Amino acid sequence: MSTTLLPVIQPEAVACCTPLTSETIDAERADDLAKKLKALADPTRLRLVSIVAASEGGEACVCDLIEPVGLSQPTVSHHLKILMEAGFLTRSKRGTWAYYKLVPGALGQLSQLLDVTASR
Amino acid sequence: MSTTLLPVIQPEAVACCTPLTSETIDAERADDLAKKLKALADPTRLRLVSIVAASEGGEACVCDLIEPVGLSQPTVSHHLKILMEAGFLTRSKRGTWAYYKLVPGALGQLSQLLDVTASR
DNA sequence: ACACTCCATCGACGTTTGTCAATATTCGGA
DNA sequence: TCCGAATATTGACAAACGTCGATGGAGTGT
Repeated sequence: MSTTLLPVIQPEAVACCTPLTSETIDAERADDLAKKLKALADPTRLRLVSIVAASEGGEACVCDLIEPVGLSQPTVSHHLKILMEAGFLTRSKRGTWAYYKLVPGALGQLSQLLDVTASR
Repeated sequence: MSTTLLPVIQPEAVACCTPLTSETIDAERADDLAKKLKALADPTRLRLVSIVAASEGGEACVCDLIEPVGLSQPTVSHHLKILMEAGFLTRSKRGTWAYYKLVPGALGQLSQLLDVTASR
């Protein structure tokens, strides 16, 4: 398999903080990062994020998510709550329905933290 | 700041593939991604990766990692094994010492998968 | 050969996690 | 006002996880 060239955008605005490995990450930041990664580190939750992102208007209600992931309604609600608390999704209720939507920069910010680490 | 081009070595294992949310991620890919994220989703393991990356020559032996993370030697070895099995670290033994090093593109690849997701 | 150091594995433990059924809550319609 | 539908919460349980102490194996130096 060949090699390709990939454009790398220099982070003029480096997410928020300092590069991840210029110095050793401190325990507090490690804890924070781990929490977010943990929220994403589940196949069901990854699929939920993916489905929501790919949905009409970028949002989906719980009832639309149950069948695709093949789990019970309480379990789906549970996963959505975890994703919300980690800052990846937002919920807006309209009538009896709860619509979940991606938080715009959330995944990108997480991605940048890893990327900076990866660059060394 | 300008943009540069970074050579990316295509791993013989596919793993690169299609954007994460152009279509709904399938269960198999979600499982794979989740495994890697799970390996990183622990504060101790994040610190280990960070310390190894920031170490002299990009590598560190177990004895140098124990004190910084403040855990027992077996626990540190356990975490390092998990990071190895997930493809983030490699081990090379020299004498009695075991030196761990970052796998060059591993974090970047993971980062890209999230980034693609983030772009929508 | 011996002792010592570095590291991995094993066995055990308390905690966290993912899942479900049952129940509660909230809202819209008849 | 009562009923049904969409979600959230609770309680329970098995599986996975993070940690440790004890032990084992492999190198090094004496």
